[in-house]
Amino acid sequence: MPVTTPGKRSSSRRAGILEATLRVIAGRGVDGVTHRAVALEAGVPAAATTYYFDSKEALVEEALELVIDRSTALVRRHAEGAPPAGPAELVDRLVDLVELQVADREAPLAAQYELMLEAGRRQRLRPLAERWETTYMAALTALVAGAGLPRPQLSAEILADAMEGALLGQLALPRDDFIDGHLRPQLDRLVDALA
Amino acid sequence: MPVTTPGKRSSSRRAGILEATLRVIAGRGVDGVTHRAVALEAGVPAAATTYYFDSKEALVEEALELVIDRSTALVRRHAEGAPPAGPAELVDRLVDLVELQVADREAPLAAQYELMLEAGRRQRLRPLAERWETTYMAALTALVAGAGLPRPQLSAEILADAMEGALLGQLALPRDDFIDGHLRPQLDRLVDALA
DNA sequence: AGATGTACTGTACATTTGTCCAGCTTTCGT
DNA sequence: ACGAAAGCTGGACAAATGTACAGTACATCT
Repeated sequence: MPVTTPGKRSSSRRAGILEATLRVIAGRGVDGVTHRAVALEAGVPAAATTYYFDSKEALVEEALELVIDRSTALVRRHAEGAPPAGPAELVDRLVDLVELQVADREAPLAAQYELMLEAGRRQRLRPLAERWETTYMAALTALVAGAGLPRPQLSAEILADAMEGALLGQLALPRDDFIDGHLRPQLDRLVDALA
Repeated sequence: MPVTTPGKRSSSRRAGILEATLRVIAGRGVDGVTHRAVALEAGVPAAATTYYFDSKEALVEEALELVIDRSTALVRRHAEGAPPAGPAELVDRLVDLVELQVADREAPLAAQYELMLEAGRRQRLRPLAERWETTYMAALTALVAGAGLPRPQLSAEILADAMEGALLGQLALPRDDFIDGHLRPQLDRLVDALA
């Protein structure tokens, strides 16, 4: 047997633990992740988390990879469908996307955000985070480009940047009803002002 | 003596501990704050932190208040000076402001950001965070308004929102040279596209 | 059926953390 | 000079946490 990895097999147990990790992160933040808390949330024995993952850091790292894969896949799917028929529908599509991610029980948007911040903090996870940022923004830019630009001198990159910025700003200081109460109006005003 | 507060007097020791807390937060995040780590950073005996602050939560809470007061005062000062002479100088002024906050040894921008996120997470600190957001955005909007709008149909609020969003987006995934390498170009492109 | 190896888990243990308190030092009134 | 009160600190302690390991259950093969 190679010495590199202990060779833990993939199993549904393992997947369940990873998803429990995301739920814990969403509820109590990244620092709320402990082996015992995750095990309790996943409904597995306490030692199971240390069995399937070499360390707590490895657990968080895999959770980040999982979130990256899922969220980029989701955005890509939205970008590849029928393009939005104009700026107004673009906002609708974006809000739909955000709502989907917020409601996702397995990788809620709050957990994504926490993990992204954590990735920015840890040297080791930086490359992952930057890859995510690149892919995510590319997909988002494609979605924006598909909608057509409200003004020709505007590039899709700029608009996508502005929209992502609005979303991040809302996520940074989370409020109840941040989507319909704050995010959507802000995006509407932005697009209106540019039309 | 009233029973409400233990009545710890203000002292330079106390202030030093608070500032050490901000430095720890900037370097290791809010969850890196421990009594011992803060005491070491401040160069005071281990028990000093528990002496001057009732609990770790109280320490973080006061650090947040300190950051709020300082950063709003700083932005206000910038907004009240000579208004920027047009959109291009507006970007310069904003970048100056960010650079000042990043370089601030007593309340680095990273610490501000961490604290704001923490405030959003803890029910108890929410009001503080919302007050901060309101005051901060008002000052920023005033600064933007003073510069004059690149297009009349644009409101200062929208532009300020967009700029703050760009900043938050860059802070979320910190990189080396994020100011001149990413933030300034993004702001320039935004203003250009609107001109 | 028995042996054997893999998958898994209960538990112990060292470390770190927040908190408390008994006592030391300094200050200040007399 | 002396005593008392306030300011301060070393050290102790319980709780929580990451990790390692010895043992158990279970499957697979002969």
